[in-house]
Amino acid sequence: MAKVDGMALGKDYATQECSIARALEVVGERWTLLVIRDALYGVRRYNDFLVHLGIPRAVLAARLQALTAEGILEKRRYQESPPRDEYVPTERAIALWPTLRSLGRWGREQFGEPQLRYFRHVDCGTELGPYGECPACGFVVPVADVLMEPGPGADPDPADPVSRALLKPKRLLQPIEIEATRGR
Amino acid sequence: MAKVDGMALGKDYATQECSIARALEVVGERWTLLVIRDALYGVRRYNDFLVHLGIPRAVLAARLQALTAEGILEKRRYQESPPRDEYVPTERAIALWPTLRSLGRWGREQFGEPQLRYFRHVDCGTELGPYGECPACGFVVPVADVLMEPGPGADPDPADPVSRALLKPKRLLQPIEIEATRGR
DNA sequence: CACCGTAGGTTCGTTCATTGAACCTTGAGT
DNA sequence: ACTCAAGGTTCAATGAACGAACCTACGGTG
Repeated sequence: MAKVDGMALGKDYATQECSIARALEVVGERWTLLVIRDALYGVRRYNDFLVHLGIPRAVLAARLQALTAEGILEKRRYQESPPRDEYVPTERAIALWPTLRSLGRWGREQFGEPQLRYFRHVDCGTELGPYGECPACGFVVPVADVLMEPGPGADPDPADPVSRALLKPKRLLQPIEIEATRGR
Repeated sequence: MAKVDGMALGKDYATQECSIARALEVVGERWTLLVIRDALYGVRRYNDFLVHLGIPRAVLAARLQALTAEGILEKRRYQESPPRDEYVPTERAIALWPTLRSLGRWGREQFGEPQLRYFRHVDCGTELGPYGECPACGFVVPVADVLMEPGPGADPDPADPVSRALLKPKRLLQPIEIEATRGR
């Protein structure tokens, strides 16, 4: 199944001499940026991505593998028996945060959505600016120091456990905690 | 051909409660961000997008129409006879510049490409920072004041006339000028 | 021991989007 | 009368995404 030959990848923006095109070859496919977003939000397990994104299983498996191969996620054994792996964002994924932040802002500002999440500097509580900087402190906040909490537009009782886990304020990169058994 | 019904669009990240997903519904399809990038670089005409991107005609037509419908490009008559239209980036497209800038930087930094283009503050010549700000002046440079010029990695004699037109230093948004007839 | 549940996949037939080549249209130029 | 350029549309073939079903390894329960 390996597509080892030359460079016949299906996603290539072949002749583009441009680092934007280069970036899109890696993260430009459908679902890919949402997988990375979830990883930064603290999602780590196959099943959690699955239910949170509503992505077809085969596509998720393909994306996780590609992202691992590109060094954007790291597959890591978190228990031996039964063997279970989680996917952890690497520096490369973390370096994408300002891009995701500014893309999200664009989406909300241009299409007048209600605010779904706040991102704050955990040290001072100030909401982040357009590219992830703290307006009060005057520097770009390290991703691990970003506090994520639900905004006024967020659904207060979502169906899937991952969305519920993301409702309580938490730092980015911090793994989510799924409630054990829920009585729905 | 109109897909007026409900919302059965093929690109929807249906259940995602997230402005990143919202943004990707609009600009997340293949080629779309590259079309917008070209528009910011000064490309305006159907044929110029076509040769510069190497995109299939049908896909280009579809993307231009969608982007126009979303208010990201504006279709504008630039001559009456024969009737010819150009596609001009709106504020919505311009607002996407920091995102594109940071995406491009990510691509170059993470994958160690040579620098293909410099973006400078036209007032002071300083190269822009990660999200389009001028490190010397301390503010985000208006897109119209960004000077684009080729970097060391750029092909000095590209095949298509659009790439050649993009070789000479110019401001973003400024329409490109194609050399009339070229003797290749 | 038989059975069920869970995590993390793979397989497969259907549907949908992308591709590239060919064709069409309007008006200008010669 | 022909040819050319710009800006498209149409169409058959290919490739990717979808979703349902299936598979595997292990643990726990009765």
